[in-house]
Amino acid sequence: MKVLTKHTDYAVRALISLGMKSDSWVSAKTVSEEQAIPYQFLRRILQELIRSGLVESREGAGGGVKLSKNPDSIRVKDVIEIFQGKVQVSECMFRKQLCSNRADCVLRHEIMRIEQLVNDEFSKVTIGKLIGDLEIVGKMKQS
Amino acid sequence: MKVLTKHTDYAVRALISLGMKSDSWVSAKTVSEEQAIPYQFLRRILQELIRSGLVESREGAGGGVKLSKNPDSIRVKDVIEIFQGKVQVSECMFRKQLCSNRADCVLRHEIMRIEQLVNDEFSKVTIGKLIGDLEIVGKMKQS
DNA sequence: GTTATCTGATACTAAATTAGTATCAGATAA
DNA sequence: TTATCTGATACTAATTTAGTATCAGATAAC
Repeated sequence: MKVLTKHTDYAVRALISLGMKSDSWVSAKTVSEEQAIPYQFLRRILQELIRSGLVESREGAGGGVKLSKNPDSIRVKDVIEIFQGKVQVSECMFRKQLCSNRADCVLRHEIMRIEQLVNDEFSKVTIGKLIGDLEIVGKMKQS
Repeated sequence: MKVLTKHTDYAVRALISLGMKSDSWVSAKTVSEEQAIPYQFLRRILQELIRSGLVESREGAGGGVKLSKNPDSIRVKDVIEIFQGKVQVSECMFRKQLCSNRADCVLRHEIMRIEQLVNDEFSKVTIGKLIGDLEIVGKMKQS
């Protein structure tokens, strides 16, 4: 059971890269090399992030992308939802008329609780927080 | 982001069915009809549950399957692990030598916390508990 | 004003996972 | 001996995930 796909994983790493160089345009090529993410794949991920409003871009030489929000206001939950959709359990939830366990689906009930929990947790984790954690690790390594 | 696959979903429902008729052999056909699960698919799921020791079987006419454990000791977590493997985040955890974020992968750190949380929650939910919930719902409907 | 460096848009392929089907051998009870 | 079961296993189809390729157009530097 894999929680995060490559899309989400790469997106979060890219956002961290951008967040650490806020207010300067960074090319997809640079991020791709820094984070060891396949270039063309990353390009598409960035375009998705742009469409979603987390990132803005400038075309042409010297252009690139940068965060369009404060890193602290970008939640990992948002990134997951962009690439993997909302956390859900299984299909039966959405085809209530078909599912034999519909209203009284006890498993569903239990799982919605867990779903909520996961959502809350991923909401607490922001790009800003991850950058902060990274910097702490960096300082520990220096000493 | 779909948490449970059909395998797990069907398996849990089948286990509930069996748990409600404990100590009698129930055929895959019966479960299949009761829970509206494709017969051949269910057969394979049951075989997997048998291999894992949650269920035992008897061949031949009048045979079938039944739980080989107390419903209270079968956790949804176990079922998930049989069909979807352990809850994990993303690949980088397993290829430490390849992942550029290895030891200091901050996302990984956050996620392992959430992983633990999900595991704990799914460990609390047992087939016995689900059956109990179902019975409560049943009583509410009667009145 | 030409060229190198960028993104925008989009089409495509490959691999892996998930979901479901089919078949035949053999056990068992009626 | 026959109908009803599971054991084992091979197969296919659909969907999702991962990754590649291409071309048009914007921009800055020279």
